[in-house]
Amino acid sequence: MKLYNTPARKLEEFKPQDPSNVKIYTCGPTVYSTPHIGNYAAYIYWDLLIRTLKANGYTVHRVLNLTDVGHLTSDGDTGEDKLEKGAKREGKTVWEIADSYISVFKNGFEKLGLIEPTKWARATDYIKQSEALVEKLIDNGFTYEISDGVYYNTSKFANYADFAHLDLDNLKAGARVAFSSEKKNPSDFAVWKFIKEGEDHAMRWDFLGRPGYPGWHLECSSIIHTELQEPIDIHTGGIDHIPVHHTNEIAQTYGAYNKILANTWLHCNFITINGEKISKSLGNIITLEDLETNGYTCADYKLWLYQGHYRSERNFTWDDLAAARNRRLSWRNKIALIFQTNEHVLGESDFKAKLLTALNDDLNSSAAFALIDASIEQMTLDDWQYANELFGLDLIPEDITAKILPRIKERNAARDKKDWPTADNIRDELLSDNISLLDTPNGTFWQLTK
RNA sequence: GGUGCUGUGGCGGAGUGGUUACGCAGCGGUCUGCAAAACCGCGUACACCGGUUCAAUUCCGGUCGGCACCUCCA
Repeated sequence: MKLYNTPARKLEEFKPQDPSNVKIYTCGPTVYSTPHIGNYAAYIYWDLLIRTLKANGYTVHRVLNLTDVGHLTSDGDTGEDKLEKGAKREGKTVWEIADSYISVFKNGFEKLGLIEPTKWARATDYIKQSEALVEKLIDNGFTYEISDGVYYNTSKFANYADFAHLDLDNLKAGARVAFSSEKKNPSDFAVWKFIKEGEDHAMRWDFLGRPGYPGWHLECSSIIHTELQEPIDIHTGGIDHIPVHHTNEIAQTYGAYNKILANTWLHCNFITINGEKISKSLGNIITLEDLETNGYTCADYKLWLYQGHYRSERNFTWDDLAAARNRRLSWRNKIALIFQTNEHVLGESDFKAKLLTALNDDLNSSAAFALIDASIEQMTLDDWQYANELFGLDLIPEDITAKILPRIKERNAARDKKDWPTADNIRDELLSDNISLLDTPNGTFWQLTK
């Protein structure tokens, strides 16, 4: 299995440390608002990774975190805590906000048919471990304290810039990065933030003799240390996390434990909508509910995503989603035909091996789909089930042949008598249940219209 | 400004130094009571300019364009 490893910037043969078990950490969402389809794209891509690993015979131990504290509205360690912001917006407590958006996220996860992680890890459940990590960093001399918190001194980590190939000198000169004048280096980041007297911050913990809360990057390092033990085999996240978040995770783990955090780093690209980034300010946010309102399923969306590659930026349009929906429908109708003809139910082929080979090439789902279409006339039900297992696209329709057959017989009897109104009535009735009939020289078959 | 990605037929989208995926849409045909579907057939695309090569869409250099991240974000 080959995967594109971000720091090496090339495809590498994937070899987990334990040949049978893969340790994976996935950077999860900050739970302060309803996720849009772009947010879910990452988890849909990584779901294919998990399924492909399993198809290769690995067991997967995967942790997915839920950020419910400390993620500020700016990476410059200024700005509001996102949870606090969400709480103000909705007139709830931060804990209520976290709970409610965790459940929104998990619902979406389930709706999309994504395989649940071995463990959901909520940042606030790891405060003690995070504090321990900060203490380690302090003891090891990687931090300094300024008025608003404890900061990681990135100049203490010689390889800080390597992961993201950062140009630190330029960053220093760069006008785009506003930073606290007390910071020693522009890239230094807070591992622990202090809450000032009178400051409104509902989530707070007494640590270092005063109230405060963890820096955003801290949770990933401490959760990995607690649940998986570094180095892990694969760390996944969005492309946006390369320069700051993942770079800082690596730095923390190095500073505290003198360990490498992960051997393979996978990053997925973003999707845009009609050529523009997805953002609240542009007002172009599309949610899973919006997909359904417009007559699409989550599976249609997943198929659309998998038509491209996780490292490519994808541009979402409704027209392209319609194309994906049509492709999926024609696949499902192929399977429906297998139910009715008993053709293709037996027979050996190398389809499954080829499909897995395609995915083992850095999750080339697009090539895998092409293989399906090229093999479609020979595919057995077993082949389809394998493909469905790999992609989780809800491809196998309910076999309603037994239910429909009497109606088909009835209609064909009417047709024999040239009783067209009766025949057409039956056809129309079925059509209103989204079933169309396919009249062929070999007989009449049912198909789905959606 | 820095970093990275990218430019493939109407749209989407793989891939490859020579045989030129695949899907959607479209067109033609077969079939059909009608309709639909299905099936068969059809597109000769790789931004531009140079270079390397027997041969480049594929390698190298340049030009032009698009995008993303460095702000919040997957």
